[in-house]
Amino acid sequence: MNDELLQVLRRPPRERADAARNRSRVLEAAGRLFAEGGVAALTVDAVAREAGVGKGTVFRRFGDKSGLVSALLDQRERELQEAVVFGAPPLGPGAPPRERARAFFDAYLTYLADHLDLVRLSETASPGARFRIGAYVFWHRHLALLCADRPDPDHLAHVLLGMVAADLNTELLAQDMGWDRIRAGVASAVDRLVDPSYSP
Amino acid sequence: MNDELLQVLRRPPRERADAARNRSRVLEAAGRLFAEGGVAALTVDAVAREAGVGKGTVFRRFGDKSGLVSALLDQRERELQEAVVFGAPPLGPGAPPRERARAFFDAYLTYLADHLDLVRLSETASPGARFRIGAYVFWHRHLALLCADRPDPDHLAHVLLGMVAADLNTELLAQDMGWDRIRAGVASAVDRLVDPSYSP
DNA sequence: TAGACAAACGGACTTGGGTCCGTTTACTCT
DNA sequence: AGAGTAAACGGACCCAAGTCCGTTTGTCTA
Repeated sequence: MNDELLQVLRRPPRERADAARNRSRVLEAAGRLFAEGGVAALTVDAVAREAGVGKGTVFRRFGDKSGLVSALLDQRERELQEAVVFGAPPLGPGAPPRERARAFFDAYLTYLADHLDLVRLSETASPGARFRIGAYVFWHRHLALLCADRPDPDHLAHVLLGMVAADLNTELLAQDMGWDRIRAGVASAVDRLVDPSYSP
Repeated sequence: MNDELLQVLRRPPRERADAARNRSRVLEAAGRLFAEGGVAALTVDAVAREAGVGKGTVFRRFGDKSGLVSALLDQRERELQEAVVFGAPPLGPGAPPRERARAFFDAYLTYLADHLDLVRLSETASPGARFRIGAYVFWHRHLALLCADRPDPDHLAHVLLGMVAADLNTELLAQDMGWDRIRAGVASAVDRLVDPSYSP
């Protein structure tokens, strides 16, 4: 096995220049359209037109609409992810699980409140889209680790994340439940679910 | 205010004969198509064609696709609802809240396992459809009553129902989590969330 | 720098949910 | 029975997501 072959195996061929250019053009166009007209303005056709590319290009770059919107949100979400992995406690490592979980949900709800429409779009663009998003998998792992001493951390983590589904919270807001009340409800459930010995 | 006016106020004008006939024709057609080809065969156009009615008729009768599928599920779900309201404990009235809640989730998971595809279709046909379905509202009230002594029964009931969202459970099955494991996870969460004094 | 090839391109096309509106039909009241 | 009316009808139409495939373009090698 020669070096060349090894190299090929190692490096996934890097993105062509035009592809990279179009990726950012599309993202910028999407950002612009959303800023002007909200989620209603975010149709794939409109984004493609605004970006000056064909519609096929958008789908090749981002897979589907959900992928496009997730990419738009990527930056913000990445910051939260880094804070969880490298940041100070209680969000970052060091604090006891229940407190880390609470800190996470608190931070995530802030993020959700700031971007509810986009997150909802990315989660409901197609059935099951929510679970395919990279960030979901990441949060799921994080929570499962925090629940490691519970009977089924894997299932429990899914249940916990269910509380911050964009669709659910859109509904709660529509029913006049404010973010403060949602925060309190989530916090209380987190306490009871994450910490086996908790009972206030 | 005369009698006639009172009567008009009281009785919502009953369904016209042709309307009723078409309602059942459409439901039968939908049932047939689903039996033959599963959810993939359940397009509104196909249902309308099979029923021998226009597409507009389907939408007038059922509102949207989600409504049509909910109507298909109605029978089964009604049985469960009756068991909850009039049946024997622990599903029906009489047992302590935690046990009623457990019995409900157990029964609902059976129902879900039997009709997962259809329930998923009805819940994800459009964003937020889940919360607009009559049954959702019913279950929500039931659970909120069972949690009456918790700080925020309304929010908590939504969280509990999140655990049996068809979309989530489809994903769990796809990840090789079986119904037995799902049942256990749900039961454990119900215990901890519904009963303030529970800690096994 | 030429030529080969994979990758990217783009827009016509397909599919499916949902709307619209001119026409038809079941009921009601006399 | 016959006229009036509200409701129901149906299919053409619209919109938006996602696919397909013939064409173009960047990149790598000689």
